[in-house]
Amino acid sequence: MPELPEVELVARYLRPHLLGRRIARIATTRPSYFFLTAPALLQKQLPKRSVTSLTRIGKYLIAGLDNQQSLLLHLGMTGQLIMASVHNPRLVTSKQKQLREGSTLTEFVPDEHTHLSVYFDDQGPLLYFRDTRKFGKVRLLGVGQSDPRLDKLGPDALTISTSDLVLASRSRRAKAKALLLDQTVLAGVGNIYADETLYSAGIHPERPANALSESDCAALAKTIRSILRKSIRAGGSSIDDYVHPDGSDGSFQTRFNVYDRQGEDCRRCNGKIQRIVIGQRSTHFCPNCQR
DNA sequence: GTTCCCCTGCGG
DNA sequence: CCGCAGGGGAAC
Repeated sequence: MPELPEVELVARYLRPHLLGRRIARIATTRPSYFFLTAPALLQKQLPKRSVTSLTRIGKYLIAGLDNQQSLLLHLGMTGQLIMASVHNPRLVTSKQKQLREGSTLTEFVPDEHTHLSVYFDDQGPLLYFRDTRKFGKVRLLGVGQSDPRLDKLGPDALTISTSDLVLASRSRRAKAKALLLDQTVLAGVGNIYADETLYSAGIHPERPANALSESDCAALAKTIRSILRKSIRAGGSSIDDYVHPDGSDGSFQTRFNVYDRQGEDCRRCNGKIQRIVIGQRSTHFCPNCQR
């Protein structure tokens, strides 16, 4: 689900619902590589802590705690952060919405994919971290402790500059698509926004990075920032699952020019959108508009 | 830099 | 049955 716009929207939604609240207890599923910090340790450390901040860096979220520790979260491919209360039922996934219409389901019920449930002292809505594929991550960072994953991140994609891209592309033979997906070059762009960016900038996804001119880099930087902001304004992209912690959907998926549009007409010329694979990721582009 | 793998579910 | 999925890290 989540690339930068979706993670940013999750952060914006959660902040007013999370900041200042004190954790009473948590419930977790069994240890798995989803838990970079063992569930038992989380259960020992999190209770009695208050959440003091929520920051997004690239596709990561960092919840600051009142003892200067912090909780590092990544949603992976299918992660969802859900704010829900049994007293004020909220719907969760499109699938559950469908289920609800034809059944008696009236509230979010934590299931086997709900790996973390956070209860608060105020008895208010709970925070759930649900993730079917378990590609998401949870890690408790001690005081002053950093994480190699964060340390390696490049500049945030929302503020990427031309010179950032010029510098990174010069020495790389990787394809342009791979460049945009490389989180050490810029943090936050994923498969959808990489394809959409390359289309809007008129750059072929297989163009070698070191063959990008300075004006190409300028176009890329400007387009990345612009598309991510537009998506945020549209509530992000919702494909199979919900985006927002209250179960509502974004709408940017209706404005895709290339992503998942293979075989369909290009909106700019009359060519057909192609699909190829780059670095194990599906890649969509217009062979006519992108060179 | 590219390939394989982690995991579950969906649709053809 | 197979391929595919919004992510990323480890291994060649």
